[in-house]
Amino acid sequence: MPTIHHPELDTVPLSAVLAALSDPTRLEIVKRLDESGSVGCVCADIGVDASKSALSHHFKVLRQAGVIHQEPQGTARITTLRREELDGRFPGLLVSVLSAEGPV
Amino acid sequence: MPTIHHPELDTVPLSAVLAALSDPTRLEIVKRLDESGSVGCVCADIGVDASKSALSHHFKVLRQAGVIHQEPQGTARITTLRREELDGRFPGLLVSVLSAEGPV
DNA sequence: CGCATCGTTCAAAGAACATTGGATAATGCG
DNA sequence: CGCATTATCCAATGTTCTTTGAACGATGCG
Repeated sequence: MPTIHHPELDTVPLSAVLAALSDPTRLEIVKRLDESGSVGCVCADIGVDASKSALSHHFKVLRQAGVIHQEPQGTARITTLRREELDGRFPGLLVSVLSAEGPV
Repeated sequence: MPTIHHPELDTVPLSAVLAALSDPTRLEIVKRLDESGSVGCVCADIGVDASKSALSHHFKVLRQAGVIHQEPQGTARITTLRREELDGRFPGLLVSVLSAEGPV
């Protein structure tokens, strides 16, 4: 398995982050990761209704947008939010998205 | 010309707003509108490099996402940001987007 | 009225995106 | 080793988005 690539947040365009977060499935993934805290999540156990391939795709999009971090652990991958880094690059963005009320 | 429809912000999904803002052209439009303040902008004078039709399309997307308000004035339309309303529905979101540094 | 201005609408084309199913790779356990 | 688990990759399909150019509609001015 090739090393997982995580982009420098300084190089990530704002539009890429917004695009990554603009999909309801991915928004739900991010919310689950937020609830899981620093413990992180195994992709398969995220509890989002989507096929294995679709999930893999969405995680890839989120990773390339600098939203999440993935660490191999056994056959699984522990996924966490890049909270502090994101908040450094886009202050207030993640919090406003995570705390939004109403329809997703 | 039919009355321009502006959605109630409570009914606008977060993902719709993020999708509207995730396009670089539309992000630039929003930034110009922010600079114009409460005075507003005439679409054609927005100074964004896009065709008339493309601009109309982008304004429509932004309007349907509740991001902008348009008011007929003569043959033109005065466009303004729905700042306060947006900040009520998604506290901190617009500010974080508008004040973001780095690549768009 | 005649005409220019500003914007919307329509159809068409191309690009980008989401989803699926099957194949593949890597790890850990018995 | 053989097998289950976890996740990625690939090709294919269908959908959505973006853009263009042409046609149309509404408004205001002379």
